[in-house]
This record gives sequence, C-alpha cells and structure tokens, in this order.
Amino acid sequence: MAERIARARIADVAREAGVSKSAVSFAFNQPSRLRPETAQRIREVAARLGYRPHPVARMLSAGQTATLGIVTPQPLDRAFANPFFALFTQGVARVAEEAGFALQFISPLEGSLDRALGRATVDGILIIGVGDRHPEIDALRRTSLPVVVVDAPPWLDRSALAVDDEGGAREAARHLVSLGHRQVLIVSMEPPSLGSEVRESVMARRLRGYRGALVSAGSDAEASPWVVVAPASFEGGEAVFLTAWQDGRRPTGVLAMSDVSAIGVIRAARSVGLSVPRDLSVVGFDDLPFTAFTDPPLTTVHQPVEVKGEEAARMLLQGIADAGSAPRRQVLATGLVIRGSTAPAPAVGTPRLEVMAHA
Amino acid sequence: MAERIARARIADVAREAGVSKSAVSFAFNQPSRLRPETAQRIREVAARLGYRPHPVARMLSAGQTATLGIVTPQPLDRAFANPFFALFTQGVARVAEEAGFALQFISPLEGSLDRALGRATVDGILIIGVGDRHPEIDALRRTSLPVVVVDAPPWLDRSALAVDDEGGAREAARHLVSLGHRQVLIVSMEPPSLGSEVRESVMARRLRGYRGALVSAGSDAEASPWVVVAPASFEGGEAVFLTAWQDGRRPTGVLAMSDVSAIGVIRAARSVGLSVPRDLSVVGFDDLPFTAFTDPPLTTVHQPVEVKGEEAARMLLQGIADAGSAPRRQVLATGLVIRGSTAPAPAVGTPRLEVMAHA
DNA sequence: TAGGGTACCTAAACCGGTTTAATCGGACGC
DNA sequence: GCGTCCGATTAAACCGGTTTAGGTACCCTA
Repeated sequence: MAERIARARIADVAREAGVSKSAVSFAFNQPSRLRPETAQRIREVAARLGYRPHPVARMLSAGQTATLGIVTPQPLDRAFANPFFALFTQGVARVAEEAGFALQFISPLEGSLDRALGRATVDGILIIGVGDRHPEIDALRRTSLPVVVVDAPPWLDRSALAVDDEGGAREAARHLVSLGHRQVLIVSMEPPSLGSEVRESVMARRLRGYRGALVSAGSDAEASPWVVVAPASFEGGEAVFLTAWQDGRRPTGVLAMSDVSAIGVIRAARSVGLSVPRDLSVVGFDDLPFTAFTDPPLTTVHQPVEVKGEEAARMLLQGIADAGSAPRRQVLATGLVIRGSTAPAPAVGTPRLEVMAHA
Repeated sequence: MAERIARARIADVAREAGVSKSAVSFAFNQPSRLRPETAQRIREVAARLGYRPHPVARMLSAGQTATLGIVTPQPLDRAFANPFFALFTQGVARVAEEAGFALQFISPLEGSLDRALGRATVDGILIIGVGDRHPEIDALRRTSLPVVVVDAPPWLDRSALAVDDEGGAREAARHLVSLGHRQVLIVSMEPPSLGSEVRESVMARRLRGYRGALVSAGSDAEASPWVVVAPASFEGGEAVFLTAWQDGRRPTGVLAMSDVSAIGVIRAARSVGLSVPRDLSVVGFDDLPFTAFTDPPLTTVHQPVEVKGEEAARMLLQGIADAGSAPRRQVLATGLVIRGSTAPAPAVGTPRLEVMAHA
C-alpha cells in the first residue's frame, strides 16, 4: 500500500522556495554565499519536503565516494565463515569510520572479480587473501584506484601489509618438535579459488616455516606427504582430519593454518577416540578471541588481526588522500601463544593401541 | 610515483573509435542496434584504452545501485565484535550475491544514523538491532527506500523479521528452574545507544521470557534486582559478573542474552573460584558455531541466525523488485540446546563456602 | 553622474554515463 | 521517379546534484 512518495529532488525544493537550483545547493554547502534569511528559508522548505541530496548524484559530481572497498577472492558468505575476516573487518571499520568513510565489500560477481570491481563505487581498494597467481590478478593490477594488498607479496607500485607468517609458523613447529613430536600433520587452507596457484601466498609462507623447523628436526615431514588441504572452517578441519585418519595417517601433532580448522581437527580427533592434548597436540593459527575459551584452550600463533585491519585502512586512506605518495610496505610480528592443546608426544608405539582401546 | 593514468571515459572511446558516445554505450548494452563490425571495433578500442563504464554514472542514470544496505545502531567495529553479526551477514551476503547485489554497511556517521543514511547508495535497507525508541528512529521511518526491520517490532507498513525471543528465553529459564536454580542472574545486553529506551526490543522480549518462567517458579527474580546490563562481548560478560559478585550477588545460575557474554561470565566465574557447571550454571543465547567447542560446551538458546539473514535479504529483494508488494512479517523459531554448562543447582548454603575453600 | 565594488542570486556547464528522438542514405514498392 | 520504410548512427535530453562564470541592483566614491 504505502504510497511511496517520490523522493524530493533539488529542483522541487528550488521551485517551491522560488529560487534556483544553485541557491538550494549553496544553502547546504556554502551558506555564506546566500543572505542568511534566504538560506534559512530554503532549508525550511527542504526540511518540509524531506529533501536529501541524492548521494549518487553527489558522488558523481564530487568525483569521490567516501567509501573503502574490501576485495575478497571468495563469495562473501564464505569469507565471513572464518571469524578471522570479521576481526580484520573490525579493524578496518574502526579507522574507516573515524575518517568518515563507508565500507563496501567486493567479492566475485558471477565468478568474476573483474566484473565486481567494475561495479564497485569506492575510492580505494583493500585486497586480502588474493595470491599473486590469482587468475584475475591482472584485472586487479590494472585498477587506477589506490590499492593496499594485505597478506600477499607486494605488487609493483602498490602498498602492502603482511604479518610474519613464516616466523610464526616456524615457532609453532619448533614448539611441537621440542615436545617430541615427529609425526606431524599440516592442515593447509584451501586456495581461495580454483586454479590459483600458490607461490608467495600466506599458505606458502606458513608452509615454509613449518617445514623448515620440522625438517631440521628430522621429522617425516620432509617427504611432505603430510600436508593436507581444507577450507578454513570447523567442518573443513574436521573432515580433513577424518580423511587423513582413514588414510592411515597417525600423527601425534597437527599444525593447522587457521584456528577454526584446528578446532575442527580437535573435534574429529575426539570422534575417533583421541584425547587432546594427551594423544594429539594441535596448534592453530590466528589466535582468534574465542580460542582462549575452547576445550582445551588452543595453542596457536597470534597475529594482530585487528591491528592489521586498522593499519591497512590507514595506509589506504593515505594513498587516497595523497595520490602521489610512495607505496609503503609493512610486516607485523607474530608469536606463539601456548595454551592447553599441546603436550609432549606420546611414547612411540603406544598411541595407536591406546586409541584402539578407547574406541 | 606510479603516474596514475586518468580513467578512460566514454567520450575518449568514442573519439578514438570515431563514433558517438551513444554508439559506445550501445556496443556494450544493446549491441543489436549496431552493425556487428562497428560494435566489435568499439569494443576493441575500449579494451585497448582499458575503458570501464563509471559505476557511479551508471547508477545515476539507471536509478538503482544494485546494493543492499545493512543498518546497525552501533559503530561497525562494535557490531562485528559479536560473531552473531558476522553470521547474520553471511546469510544476507549469500542471498544478495546470488541476486547480483553488493553489500554496504551503514552505521552512525559522527554519531548520526540520519546522516549516514543520507550518504548510503543503496536500493533497500535492512535494519538490525534498532529499537523502536531509538532517537533517530524517525529518520529511518521517513526513508522512501524499501526496508526490512530485523529483530524489532514491525513499523507501520514495513516488513519485519524476528525470532521467537520470548519463547526461547522462557525455555532457557525453565531449564534452569527445573534444575533447581532459584538465584538467577540475568545478563542483558547494552542498549545500542544512549537514550534509546527499550520497549519492544530484543532485550525486552527475552527478559519477559526469562521473568515469566522464573516468577512462576518463585525465584527471587520477581523483585528484579538481578538484572545486569553488559555489552555483548567476552569482556562485557566478564566485567558484569565480576561486578555483580563484588556487589554480593551469589547466583547459582546465569541467563545471558548472548553467547559471547555467557562465555565471559564463565571466565569471570572461574576467576573467583567457581566451577562451571558444578557451582554455577550458565545459559547463553544465539548458539553461535563455536559454542559447541567451548569449555564447557555452552548450553544456549538456538536461533537460526544465518537463515534470518537469508530470509531478511529475500524479503528486502522482493520489496525492491516489487515496490507495491504488501509488507510481510515473519517469526522464526528458537529452541534450547542443552550442552555442558548447566547442571543441578548446588545444595542451598553450600556453594558459597565451597567457593571460599576453592579460592 | 559615471565608474568601481560588493552582496546576492542565477544561468549554464559539468560529472559520465543511458536512452529517446531525430537524421541520413539506400533499398524497395508502385 | 517519388514516397516510404528500414537499418545504422548521432544529437540531445536526462539522471540529480555541484560549481564556475556571469548578471543585477545597490552603494560608495571621485
């Protein structure tokens, strides 16, 4: 029913107030150019008609949108399935809002990031989780908008922000090694999209860290069949551990590249009768807030996710404000947080039997 | 340095291809109106110049933005602090993307939702968590855009979507009562903004459910000094329980209006030497995915958060597509999920002493 | 009383597209 | 041989604002 009243335009206000369009515009943007009474009268008429300048029109003539775009390689619902992304967004949002910028999410439209980008009304782009071999990387490169690349190798002439993935991963692996673990399963993350090869991605850097520490400890991981891939989600971690278990893998430790998959692994481990951390040690990555409350509390690699979001937003805002500014690069520190999901490796030979007894 | 190349405009392509602006536009939107070779040539020139139609200009003449707006009464970083919001967003995103719509978040700009709304370039608005006494409710009411109100009483002529908050809360309270709890602390949520009175808000409905069950069981809650308010966050729940404890409150059960504050309560309870659920039973609300993995697993009221997002998006899309359609109202079911954070109330008199012994 | 400011307001151009109405040349029918 | 219709293309209007360049009227000064 609700007789949708057509939105009042500037011309309506002008006619009603008996002035020109320009006068109406001035009344709002440069009142000093009008006689006070005139400006006042115009504002009253505008209020009466419920007039609001059309934001799209304003954007068009202003040539800017006051909006930051966050590009993800996955559909948005999948991106938000990892709390990591929400946390990162928090950081971005805090800085963006402070600067009066809105937030828009840009995810592949009908499978195409390129198309999505073409439709995005933003002043700058924040790219997260897109490997440098992403099939549409060229589309992203071509953009004339300011860009900050997060968690990926810096592109030519673009600002980049990352964390010390390799160092954090190495620390995690060393921790397991020092606890006596030699049979270690690495749970990598699913590449964001099919065909996107991994060269300098987050996954690759963490893997290097894990491997470096494991190999130098003489772990079986040097043969590298112990790496499995799963989506960064509870279910992903659960499924991948179960599969590995069925394939006959009997690790005493798991290095997961995300907290959510680590939690999934723990659930799966329990379902096959393993006790964490007695039979199986699990290390996550990210240190999301809830990992301090899980059962057991998760040992994980901390990375400053919110700060990463804040800093990325700041870099981008600067790139927008000062188009000529040189690209900046920044790497934030990571560090292992030891909680309750890791313990000394069980004595060789026993875990399997013990498990059987439990099952 | 990166000599930012000015974006190619339609006029540039037209000049370069030796045709009119209209021809260029047709080449992309109605190629049938052009001779095939002409269209092809124009497209080649466009590709060479890296031309992309300016999305803002397109929006302006098209009169639509293909974007859904999500309005929150709080700054975005605070909204995302509750995983509930990310989960809801997942649902919205799934449906929106499928329909080719982008997502924009609208939060108070410089404290004003009204101003933020005026700047939002969206085709429809999804409002979540805004009570009907919100100071800027009128600004929202006046919007000529299609609106779906989530988790709030329906406004005149607006579609609304909610869950059975009262029923779920009642079930939670009855559960505690049936376990013998009579000293129950209710942890409400902080109202989204100062001065926004609560009449038919989520908080009010849940409170009614809690109280109804408690009062009929003869709990002390009828005097109602046992309701405390906290932000929906880990820290919020933690702080509020500690304060209540210091004020001399000695509940045997806690009914929290969000999972995150419930988890915070559990942490606080432990810090004063209580064991959950032996000394204190805690019930959350929302049933966020991670609550199945907490220590102990959380007993909580399930609400279909993602489905709520999906359904809200669907309702809104329909309102956009069919402006004349009648407003719809929908209420989704809730239900208690009993896990490990609730247990029979400790025998009267003992808990306090036992606690002391622990501390 | 003409020239120069100043205060106030308007006409018109512009932002970058889309769309409707008009133009032009050639093929066709009678 | 002339009117008509059609296909291909363009000019111009439009979306709804902002902004620049004027244009009046009035006052002050020489």
